[in-house]
Amino acid sequence: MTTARTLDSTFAALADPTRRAILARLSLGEASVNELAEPFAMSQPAISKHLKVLELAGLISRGRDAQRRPCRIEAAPLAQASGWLDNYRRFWEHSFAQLDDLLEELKAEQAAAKKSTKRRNTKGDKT
Amino acid sequence: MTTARTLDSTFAALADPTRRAILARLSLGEASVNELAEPFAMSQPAISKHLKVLELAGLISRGRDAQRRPCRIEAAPLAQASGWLDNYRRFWEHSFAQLDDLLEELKAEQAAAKKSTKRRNTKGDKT
DNA sequence: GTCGTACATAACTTATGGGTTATACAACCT
DNA sequence: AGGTTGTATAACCCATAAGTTATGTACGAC
Repeated sequence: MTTARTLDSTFAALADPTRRAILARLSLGEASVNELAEPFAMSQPAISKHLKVLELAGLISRGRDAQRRPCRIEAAPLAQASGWLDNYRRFWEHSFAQLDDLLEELKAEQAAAKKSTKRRNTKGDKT
Repeated sequence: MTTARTLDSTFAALADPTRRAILARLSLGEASVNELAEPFAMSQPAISKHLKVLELAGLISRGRDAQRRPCRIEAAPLAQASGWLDNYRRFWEHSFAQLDDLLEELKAEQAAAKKSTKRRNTKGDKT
């Protein structure tokens, strides 16, 4: 229902490398805002903004520890995004690069018909 | 290497519901621009812009059939995005309610590097 | 060549995003 | 109370995104 909106904000949040790096950091455990900001050549308010984006997307939650607002990762939207992508898994799961090659080959065969019965044998041809 | 940039453009492309709907349509097979535009209350140039975004992100490719430019889905960036999300799979695959415990467990394991023979003992695992 | 169709591009508007600096707020310390 | 640390908010700048309408271009039909 609100799935679409969630995917919107989830993917939008994940589109920024700083925010992905923050998530990567948080995957190692909770961290405060300053800890999260430290690796970046960017002001603290900029990080706070990124954290707000992540929080609004439901990708992190925040606690309280004295003055600190420790952040921790919240995986539910990631699971949802992953689930969405799974709808397309069949498009790459049977070796995508080779499918492309196969298509090229077929076109070449159609065009020139000079590659008669050659079969592809590169690797891992499933099915 | 250019993985980060690819993820940027992939997630950014997926953040728009119109573009996700276009991909959903293309998962059923090739379609022309007009065919893709038809379901939306939006001008044709707007759709063309969305298609350009998808194309630049590598999510679609286009052929030629007379005046038509049939679009087809290209799954490689989707696979990459899915792979990225897989890094976080452990955060949702063992029941959200126990996420906290899981984190504690992981931290404890990292700190002590003690690989006990115990399998996912959800509570009271602190020794 | 001329016309119609399918699509792309241009030019423009408005909204949003990501960054800045300066300042305010909140919680602890003494 | 006053100072320090940690974080949030405000006000602003600039770039880009998403839409519009109008126009241009590529191709096939006649």
